[in-house]
Amino acid sequence: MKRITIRDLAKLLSLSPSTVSRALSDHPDISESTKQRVKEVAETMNYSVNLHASIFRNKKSNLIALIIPEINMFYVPALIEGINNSLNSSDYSLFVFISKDKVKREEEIIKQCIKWAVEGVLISLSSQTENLNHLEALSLAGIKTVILDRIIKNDKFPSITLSNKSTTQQAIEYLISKGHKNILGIFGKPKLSTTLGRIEGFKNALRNNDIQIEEENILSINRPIELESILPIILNYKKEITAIFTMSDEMLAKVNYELTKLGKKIKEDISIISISDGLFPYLVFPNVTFIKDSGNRMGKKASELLISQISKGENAETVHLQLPAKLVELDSVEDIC
Amino acid sequence: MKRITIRDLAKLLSLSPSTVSRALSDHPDISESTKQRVKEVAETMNYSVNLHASIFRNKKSNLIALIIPEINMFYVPALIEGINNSLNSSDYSLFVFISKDKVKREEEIIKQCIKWAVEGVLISLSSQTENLNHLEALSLAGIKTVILDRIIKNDKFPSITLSNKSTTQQAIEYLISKGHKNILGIFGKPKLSTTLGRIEGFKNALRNNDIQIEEENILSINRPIELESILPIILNYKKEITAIFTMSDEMLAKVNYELTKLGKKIKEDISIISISDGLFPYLVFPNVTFIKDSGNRMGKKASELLISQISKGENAETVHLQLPAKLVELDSVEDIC
DNA sequence: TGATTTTATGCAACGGGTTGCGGTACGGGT
DNA sequence: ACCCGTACCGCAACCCGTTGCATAAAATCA
Repeated sequence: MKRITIRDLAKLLSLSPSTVSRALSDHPDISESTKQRVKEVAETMNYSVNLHASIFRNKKSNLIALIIPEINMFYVPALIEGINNSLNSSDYSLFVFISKDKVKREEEIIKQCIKWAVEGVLISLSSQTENLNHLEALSLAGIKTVILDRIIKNDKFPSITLSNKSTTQQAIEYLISKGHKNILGIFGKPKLSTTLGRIEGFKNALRNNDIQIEEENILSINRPIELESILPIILNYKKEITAIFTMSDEMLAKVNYELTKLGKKIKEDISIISISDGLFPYLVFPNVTFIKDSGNRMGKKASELLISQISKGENAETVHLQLPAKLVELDSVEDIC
Repeated sequence: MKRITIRDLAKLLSLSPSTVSRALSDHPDISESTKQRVKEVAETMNYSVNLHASIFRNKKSNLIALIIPEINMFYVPALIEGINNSLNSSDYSLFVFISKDKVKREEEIIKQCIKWAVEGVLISLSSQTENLNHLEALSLAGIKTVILDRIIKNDKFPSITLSNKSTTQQAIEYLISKGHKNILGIFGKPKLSTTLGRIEGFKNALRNNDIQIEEENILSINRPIELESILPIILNYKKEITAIFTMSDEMLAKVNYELTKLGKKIKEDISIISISDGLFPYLVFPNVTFIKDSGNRMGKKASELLISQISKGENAETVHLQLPAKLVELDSVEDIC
């Protein structure tokens, strides 16, 4: 069960460890014939580098960490996939840590990351997190960090997020263009940057079209299940509402459920538009028009940004990316003009 | 940016590196007062172990790898969460690898695992995978492996899976007890162990109740989208069907969509029962009666099994666990007795 | 043929945490 | 005063892949 080392191969081949090492990594100093021999023997003895020894020596771990608050079924799988895809091509490996939406856990995880000497961290902040003090440890350790999706404005750590405001504005203006004036907006946790941006976009759209903003039409809730009690009341109380905007697949799913329960049909009885990763809208009939906020793309862009930050080293500048989003027009909005 | 080492601390404290090391790990040879001093200085200098150096020396990596074919939105998040939960308590860290349902990738990933000297591997096999030859490399390297969910029968690697047969049988017998005799079964990829087991259970239930098995009522499809063309035809052609069984949330979601599209109401027009992780059935109205196959539990059990295998070392025996499942009776099955 | 460059390989040290073993100092027992 | 045990701590080697530098051999050139 003992691991084969480079020295073992060296003995077998009557070569020095250094030659074997260089041969395996195609160093130009080594002759082709020797490389062949070495690689053959390495293969048959099924030698495999000890990455920890290598990392230890080179001080380069090729590790990236992803820290996310929770595993949301709609968004996170796509996010991980996006990151993995762009990481595979540059042989980094990925750690996934779940902060359970707690700052405390975030801190612990960050310590872990430092111990592992990860080269970069992608973090989506917990909703508890109110400042970035605990990220200082990362920059002290020289670990590049990119904040994604759930961010906090700052001038030290680069960030990447959906352009929440304009995206939501776009959605609402689409509804308005179809003649909807009484729109119910359903948003997530009140403190999150994503929520705030999206609410702002919601209001902007109304203002731009001279529609009175009614605060009661802006719902900001912690968990979708709260809709169970609230939604029937609102819809009963405010019959003038003709359309609903949901800021995520989670909310959309629950709204769809409540509507079905109430016997209301999408489009026919009430229109709906959502921000979505792009899968769930096709599982609702009629298919829900949505603004595509792809976790996959977010993962891809974020890891690209992180890797560029790593390669730039000291010279990296703190950029803040806002991803644009496109409207996918399906079949859930009635034209009532 | 240079990392603080144990030797740095030693100099600052006028101690030897070995003493510092022992102090930090609470070795009994070291006096309490020294431990205090060392820990304080370590704290203020914010020292952090270099895990790679430590692993290199100790030949113990505390790493676990999870290899899964794809990131299914319904099952995988819960699975990862389950694994993480039971791993956190035993300070292992988790690598997540996606095989993209390809044996080739599985092989590459396994090589990676060996390089990283992971201590254990949890793998759910790709649907392409027909034998376990590529896992030999793992046992050669002394890496404990547990196959989960999508397994292949063998006597070398322990496995853990839902008790597919009896679970499905239970679901179908529930339908039968409610008076349903013409049941459409919708299953996933034809070759998978999960699919085969579930089909068997389906047939068993019918046989046990002297109901004729009609092969046309057993659908085994690669992707849910195929239902789009098939389902309307079947339901139109076979009006006698009163209930549908779906083997996963994915299928359930698509069936629900198609039924809504066809204007058929669940329970009223057609009954439905599913195997599910337990979230999605509550997003369908009326809530779908299901057999709970929890990814969370699977992750928990699998990592527990893996860790016990690791700790037992050579003495570990090849066990094959079949997790039982409970029926959660909700509101999608009409009693037509 | 002698001098110089090129090619191919070896030597040895490095990195940081760990640990077996050996050493010192001090207290207690006789 | 001598012996012994215990409590604490240091020395030095080890883990294994990598790399700067030296060296030896072969090839090229003068």
